[in-house]
Amino acid sequence: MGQIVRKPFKTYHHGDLREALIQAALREVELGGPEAISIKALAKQLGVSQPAPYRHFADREALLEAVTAEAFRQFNVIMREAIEQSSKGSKLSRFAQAALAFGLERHGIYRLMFASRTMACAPKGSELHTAAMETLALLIESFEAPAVGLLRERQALKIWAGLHGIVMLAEQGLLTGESAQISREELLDEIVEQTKAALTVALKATGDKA
Amino acid sequence: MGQIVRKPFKTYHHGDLREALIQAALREVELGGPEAISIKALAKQLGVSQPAPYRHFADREALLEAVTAEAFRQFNVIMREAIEQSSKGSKLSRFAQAALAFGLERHGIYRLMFASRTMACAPKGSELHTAAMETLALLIESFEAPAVGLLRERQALKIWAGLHGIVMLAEQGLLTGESAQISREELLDEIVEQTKAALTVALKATGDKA
DNA sequence: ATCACCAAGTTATAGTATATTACATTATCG
DNA sequence: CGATAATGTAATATACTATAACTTGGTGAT
Repeated sequence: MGQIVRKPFKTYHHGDLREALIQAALREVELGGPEAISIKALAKQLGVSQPAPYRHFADREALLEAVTAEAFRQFNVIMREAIEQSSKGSKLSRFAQAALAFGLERHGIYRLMFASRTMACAPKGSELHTAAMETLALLIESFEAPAVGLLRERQALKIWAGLHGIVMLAEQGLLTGESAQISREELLDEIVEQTKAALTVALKATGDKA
Repeated sequence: MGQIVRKPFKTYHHGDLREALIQAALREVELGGPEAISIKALAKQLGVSQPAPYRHFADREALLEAVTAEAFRQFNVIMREAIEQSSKGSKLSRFAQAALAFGLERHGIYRLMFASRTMACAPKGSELHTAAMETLALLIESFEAPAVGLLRERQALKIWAGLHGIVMLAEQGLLTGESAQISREELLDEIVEQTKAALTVALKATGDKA
């Protein structure tokens, strides 16, 4: 009762259950993180029997994988926009800030993408791992610096680690120093700036040698 | 059958079930992370009935809290040793490397301490939150630099975020760049160095103004 | 047009986990 | 030595994942 019947725009007698499950799961994850999704609860929410979802996903984990893939799709679009909509020289900072905002505001989704068993189990060539590597590629791209072997990648990983650390620690309530509050955004910006500086120094050193 | 009877060194008819549970849980967490511990499995392992643990812990979460507290005790001892056993000027780097090693080698425990619901729910004055703040205090102490308002704390948080990010991303398989492998230890050391440098610069700037 | 087929859904059920209630046992203290 | 509270057990309620066997209804080949 009170359950909206899905428009039958793709599949058989009922609506598109597969897609409905992914969307409903996304909402749940957004609120309570990966561990909040329950096949049973989703089925009930969509007005189907508990085993129905198993027609579309082998198990809970398979559903999570699909949801994670969708989340990455959305995230990478947002990140790409962040880069394209920012002016030269500020792309990296804007990228980092956009990712931080996403990680804090939509932390359930963020955790699904970057701190879940689902991702940890994703093998190296998988769709999920590739999607994550695409995010890293965007980060590297936003550097706006010439690619010099591993150098730029190293700096990117430093920023990624700092960004990820800030998001995760903040959500754990562990980023508050003993004294006053310290802005997460400022902290991240300092990391970005000092890493950019490190890259500049390293590039000069390489150039001097050559 | 095959079950070692605990020495009755503290409590009543059976051994010290409370402590035995914590130790057994620690082992489980070390292997499979926080979500791997099961009250039922632990009870079976220790040769008591399933509901027995509930005499000592209100629920699963309460057990996890106790285990987390024990983990922090051990961790902080290790970190303190790392500081004390290293020579002047290298304390910060050694602290960071020790924490990184712990985070990678004993990742189940690390996650329990720094990336679990248990910690996220720990209120600010709680034993757990205090224990985590003690870790941060050790990190700040290892800076071997004068305390200048929030300045040193900011740098400490940057390093903590970088460290945490490296541990978590590495375990997710997300720290590998597209090309070759990049050493996590080196990456962390670069973060430490560039942050120390940032502190030096900031201190000089403050000194100039004064 | 019809009908066999098969994708997608249902009911029933097994298995596992948390947690509570009521009952049994035993160590300790008055 | 016996009352009592601490500690453990048996039985049970609830919730979730997952599978098996059965049902329904849309689609396409004849």
